[in-house]
Amino acid sequence: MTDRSEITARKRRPEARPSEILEAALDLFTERGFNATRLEDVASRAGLSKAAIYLYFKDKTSLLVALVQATAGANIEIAAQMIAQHQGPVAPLLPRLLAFMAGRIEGTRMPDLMKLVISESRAHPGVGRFYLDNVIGKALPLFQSLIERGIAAGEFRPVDPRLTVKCIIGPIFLSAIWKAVFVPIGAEPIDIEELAKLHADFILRALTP
Amino acid sequence: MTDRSEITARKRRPEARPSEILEAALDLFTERGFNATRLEDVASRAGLSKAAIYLYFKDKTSLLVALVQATAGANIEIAAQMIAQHQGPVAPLLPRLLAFMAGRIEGTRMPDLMKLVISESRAHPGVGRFYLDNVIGKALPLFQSLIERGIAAGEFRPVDPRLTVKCIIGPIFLSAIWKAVFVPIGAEPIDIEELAKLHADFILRALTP
DNA sequence: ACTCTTACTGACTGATGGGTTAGTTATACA
DNA sequence: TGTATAACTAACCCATCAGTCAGTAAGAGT
Repeated sequence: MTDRSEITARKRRPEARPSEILEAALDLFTERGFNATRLEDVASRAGLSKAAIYLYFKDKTSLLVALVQATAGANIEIAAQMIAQHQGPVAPLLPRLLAFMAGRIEGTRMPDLMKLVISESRAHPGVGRFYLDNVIGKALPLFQSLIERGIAAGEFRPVDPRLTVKCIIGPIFLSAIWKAVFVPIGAEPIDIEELAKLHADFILRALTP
Repeated sequence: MTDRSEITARKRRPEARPSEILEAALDLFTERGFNATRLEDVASRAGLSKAAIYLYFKDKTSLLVALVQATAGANIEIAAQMIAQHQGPVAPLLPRLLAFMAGRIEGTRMPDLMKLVISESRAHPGVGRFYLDNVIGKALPLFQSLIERGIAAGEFRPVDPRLTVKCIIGPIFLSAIWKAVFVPIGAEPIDIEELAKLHADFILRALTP
């Protein structure tokens, strides 16, 4: 199954290595968990030797940190754009944001990454801190400002924006963990797009004055 | 800090051991994570030797399984009682159920346990399966039947009960993970009781015809 | 062709910790 | 008081890997 020597009888291409290593690492960390994954296996899946990994990453932990940085960064940017660029009433934006997040959960490896963060943030505080500062710490205020805008404009009734945000992302978050943790051991998958639609409807009904 | 010899210069009390071991294990698994916790440390915190643990548990994994069984079992029972015994309109029960769950998250070690399940279910499938079958698999249908009762009685508008359930527990679930994962690394705690109240209000507004 | 740099590897080590075993002590009962 | 048994421990074993290091070869420059 290992392609080593088959395709390109070991060439030197230092530019491509880091991303290849990260990809292999995410696959294996997801399949087997961080601790149970041998760096040797990451190496062979990425098509090089274990020692070579240490040319690109300081140690196993920094591999995990790099993984979180690479995967999580992009998603937030897009959501930030959507919110920043939006004009007019905020109500129609909520369903679109939830649909966007649902799409990310179905279509990217974000759920696996979230599971990794939850699992490893105790043993590797850098991982948790990065996620807290750069993903959660960005996403929550973004949503919060949106709610506040809506309240200020009279579109929404006055509610605690902080708590409301948690009500909004809770079900999406649940779906992500569900997908990464319980579906692989036999749970019935959630139709996340549909859930996002229903939930957006709930939220709008709950927020109208 | 280890009390060993101080209090009861090693007595033999086989009935008390299993629960003491489990308590020590939950403390340490929570503090350091499952993998980083040495059985030696669990033993000394429980006031006995590592070898003694093997008199009561087959191996490290079965310690984890027993932990999940012992901690998770009780909570579901109470919720089941609440739902089964309730008469009349279901709407007033929802806020009470959410408040109950919020209380459990604030007042028990359920969040730590959930984190453990999420983290270890890949490496130890028995853990995930037990939780899926005995906690999730019991709680979801319970809530679902409640929603269905409400719809049948005309209290609620017709919605997909399956998805609605996920909308209801999503924020509570988020709070639990937040408490177990992000608060320890510096995140601001969520006022879960307050969140439960707000969310119950949201749900009832969203469900009324 | 002949270097020199650097990407890369095979083979090693050192520590760690799960699990075991041979033996020791508490205590119930005679 | 003696003794059988169950509770318990100290000391050990050994598989496992993260991380290292001395050496090999790709390929750019000359």
